[in-house]
Amino acid sequence: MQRRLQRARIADVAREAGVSKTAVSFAFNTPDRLAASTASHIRAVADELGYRPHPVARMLTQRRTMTIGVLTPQSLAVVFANPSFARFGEGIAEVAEAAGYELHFISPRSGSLAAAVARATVDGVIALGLTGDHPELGQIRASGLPLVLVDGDHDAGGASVQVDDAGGARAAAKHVLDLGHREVLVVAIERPEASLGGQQGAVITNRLAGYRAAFEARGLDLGPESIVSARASIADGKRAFREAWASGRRPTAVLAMSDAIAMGVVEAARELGRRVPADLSVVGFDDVDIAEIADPPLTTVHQPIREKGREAARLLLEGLAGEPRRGEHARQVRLATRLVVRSSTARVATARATPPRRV
Amino acid sequence: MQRRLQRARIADVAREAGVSKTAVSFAFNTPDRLAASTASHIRAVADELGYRPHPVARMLTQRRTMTIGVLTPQSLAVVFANPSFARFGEGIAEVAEAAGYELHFISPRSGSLAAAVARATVDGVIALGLTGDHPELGQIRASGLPLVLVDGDHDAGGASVQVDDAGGARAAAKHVLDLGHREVLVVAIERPEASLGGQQGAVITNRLAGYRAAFEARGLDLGPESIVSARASIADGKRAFREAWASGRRPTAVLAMSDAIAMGVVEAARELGRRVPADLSVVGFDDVDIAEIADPPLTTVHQPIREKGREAARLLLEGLAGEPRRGEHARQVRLATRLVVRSSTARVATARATPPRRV
DNA sequence: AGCCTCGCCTAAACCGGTTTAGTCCTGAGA
DNA sequence: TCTCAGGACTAAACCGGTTTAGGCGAGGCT
Repeated sequence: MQRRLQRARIADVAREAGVSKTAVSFAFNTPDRLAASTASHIRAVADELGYRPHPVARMLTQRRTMTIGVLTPQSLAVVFANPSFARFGEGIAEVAEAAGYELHFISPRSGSLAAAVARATVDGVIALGLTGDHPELGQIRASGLPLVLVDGDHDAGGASVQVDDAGGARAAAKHVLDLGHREVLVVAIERPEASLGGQQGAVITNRLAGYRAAFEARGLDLGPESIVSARASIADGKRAFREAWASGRRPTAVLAMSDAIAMGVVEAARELGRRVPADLSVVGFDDVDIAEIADPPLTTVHQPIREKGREAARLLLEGLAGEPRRGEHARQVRLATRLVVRSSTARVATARATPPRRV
Repeated sequence: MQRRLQRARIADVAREAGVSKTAVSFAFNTPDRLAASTASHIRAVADELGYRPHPVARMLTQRRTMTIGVLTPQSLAVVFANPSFARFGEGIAEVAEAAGYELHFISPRSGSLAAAVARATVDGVIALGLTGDHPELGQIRASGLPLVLVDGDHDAGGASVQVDDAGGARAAAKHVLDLGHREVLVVAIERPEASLGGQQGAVITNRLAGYRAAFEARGLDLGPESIVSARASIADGKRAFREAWASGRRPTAVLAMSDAIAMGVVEAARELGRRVPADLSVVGFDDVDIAEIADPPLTTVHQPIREKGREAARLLLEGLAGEPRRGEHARQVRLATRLVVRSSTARVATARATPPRRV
């Protein structure tokens, strides 16, 4: 029992087997460079000693970790709490695994994303919901780590994956306008606690611009008094609608920037005695799994979250594979959104129970 | 533009700054060992060169990666698709992050978990749903990597976190028996494609044993003809119930081993013209988020998935911190489950529309 | 016999840092 | 004036592997 050593090293195996370190290395990596008998002997000794090549040491010489980092602007606990992130992760995992890569999640360590990135042993990074001018991004770029931006700024110049948030929002707004609604309340995502799945500055701005475009196309206006904010959770969506109601707003339709908010609005409306969609139409955003199962099934803007993950991983792998080919533009992918009409929206009630204009 | 070098090394900075490698290292790690002016000069040069200490090299000398590995028996794409896994990950992340650790997900690389583990640069591993006799576990133990088993075999001897599956299942079965049901169909989780969240051999066995115990406590029997299997998804739960129905079974209650299956059963029952819970009571397992939102809200067995993650992480951190204190038993944690009665179960209809006994 | 090739294996350099064990110099105390 | 402490910095060893460049002996060919 020579259990003094915490762990067997390659030198131990070499000594024990009476060969050189090189031979041991060969036995594990390129056994064909050794006589079959030698190789099996070495492996036997290694097994006996419980030897396993030290992964970190191996990385150091091979200069690749076969790991891709997923950079999240918030703590992982928050990120994992968001169902749409699971879809995104699923997409990344799908293509990363196929290429033999593993996933390493990087979140702000003691507040600093930069510090976390500096310590991360990854070959490349997929950054979620970071605007292009975010200070950490500069550092990552400077260090030469391949990077793909998701739901950030497209102008940033690097590889990026984006979703047509504006188009989706426009379709959602057009839908309720087509149904005759004029008293419309927008529940935006609140910035600071911005839930993941990539809801960050750019995303919110784009969606709002989309809503607005639909209104303007009809010569209507979407004033600040028609916009409230909530964090992307059921509970906070509920709160937001209740407060809007309490302050006298009587919308016939709600455009919510996330499904969770939308479901909160539905709950709040019911508790206030409004039926959905008879008295109030509600449109969500994202089209998470539960949107279809919810009661009533939610009309919402579908965004291909899994595909977003896949695409990001593909882009990163491209960057990893190729030389940093000069002059060639980094690819920027933009994915489409589409409105999915279910049962939470209906034509505005012709006989209005609500007074004309108090919104 | 000396862009020949892919990346600045410590030696480059040292040369450029006219100091030794040691000084550069000090400037980054223990600046107080240097004159303030020297330290800032070195950092300036480093910045200019875009130098960032190579994380892998640093790991090698420090012998810790500050990363914990999460070992999943299936591909990550499959794992992430399971909503309950997100809860589990959330729990792990919560305590791991608080302790400054990052998360690295390890899935079977080209089929071999062992190979994946061998390459993983982690300080310890949380293994999900692996039975104690799984061959990879032996390797991990042999290599001296701290390990926590979740939803595996408790007899295995190492640190482990378990959930009282049997107790929860017993409570579920007792509930439907108390409601007067006697024609009960169990929809178990199918082994091969066993969805994650830790549904593996041990879990299925324990749950089944729990159902059975409740029946036996009443002198009733739960024969193999009352048990069918499905993968843990809505679609497959639907299929399973339809097939059971087609083969002539007419249960008044269904005990499903997962919420997803339960929801599939509900859908199938509706399509067959049965109302839930009037004609058919359904009990799920896990109590995922959507169980509460579903229509009807699902009666199910709650298991503290997030707490399971937290506990696993805590156990691992303990193992990481302490010396491998001899003789001391590894801790084994067991968490409670509890039945949550919602609206998918009801007293059995007194006037039976279904023929007496065809199950 | 002499030369080459080839199979099998090894010594030493290297990956990019950290750490140990000093060296050198300056200023205070005796 | 000499000694000694301690501040500032460095050379070399080390972490644990992989890779390069080659050594050595046996057999084939001429």
